[in-house]
Amino acid sequence: MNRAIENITYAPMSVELAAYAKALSHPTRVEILMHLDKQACCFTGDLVDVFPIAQSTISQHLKELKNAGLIQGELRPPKIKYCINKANWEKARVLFNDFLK
Amino acid sequence: MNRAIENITYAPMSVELAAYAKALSHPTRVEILMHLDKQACCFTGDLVDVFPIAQSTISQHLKELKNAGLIQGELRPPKIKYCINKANWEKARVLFNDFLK
DNA sequence: AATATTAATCGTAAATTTGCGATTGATATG
DNA sequence: CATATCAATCGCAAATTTACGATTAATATT
Repeated sequence: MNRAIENITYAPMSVELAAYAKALSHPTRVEILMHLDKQACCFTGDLVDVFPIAQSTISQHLKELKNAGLIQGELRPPKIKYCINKANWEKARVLFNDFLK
Repeated sequence: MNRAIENITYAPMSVELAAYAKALSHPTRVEILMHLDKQACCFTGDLVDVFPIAQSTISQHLKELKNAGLIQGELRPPKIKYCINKANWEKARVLFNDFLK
């Protein structure tokens, strides 16, 4: 956003949908989610083996997915187990379904 | 993307889904699509009245939606009538539905 | 032919995204 | 207590996105 002039009030649903869409707007994140779904859950380290991407980059993608609410991390020291956030996943499903109906 | 090191081969479906998601990743574009759906079709000028955004900015958003294949423009000189691209809309619907199932 | 209307494009600026390596902090293990 | 492992965070650089005003191109209208 440039000169901070734009200042629209969007419908909450638009903002929510856009946020979920943004989380899904990178192929790596899409595939991370597919992997997570296939495996039920997984650790960051597993993903480093699956994707030829730096660990820090994967960590960043996970952070975005977590911020969007699509995944959640459970502490299993010294690892972290990531799973899909079922509730928000369902929320996203309904949002996209209604929107694209 | 920085040093152009990253070079993954993604599943085509991931790339496709990410591309549609990217098109939907901005609230303004979401609302443009909602407006378009409500009105069946509309002209760029109509949107300028609906959204408090510069004409050039709206034009850019329309361009992105068009590039993503979600809308199409029909020449009605001197105007351009934009409609939802039903075929790709359906494609996106199926993609998101399968993915979020 | 001159003017008005419409919408794309250009040029620019700021913010955000994407990626990496290096470092850090936290927890386990020897 | 020293060391190893794991994953987040920092710092940086390049690319992309988002926004604007100004200009341009194309078509209508007078």
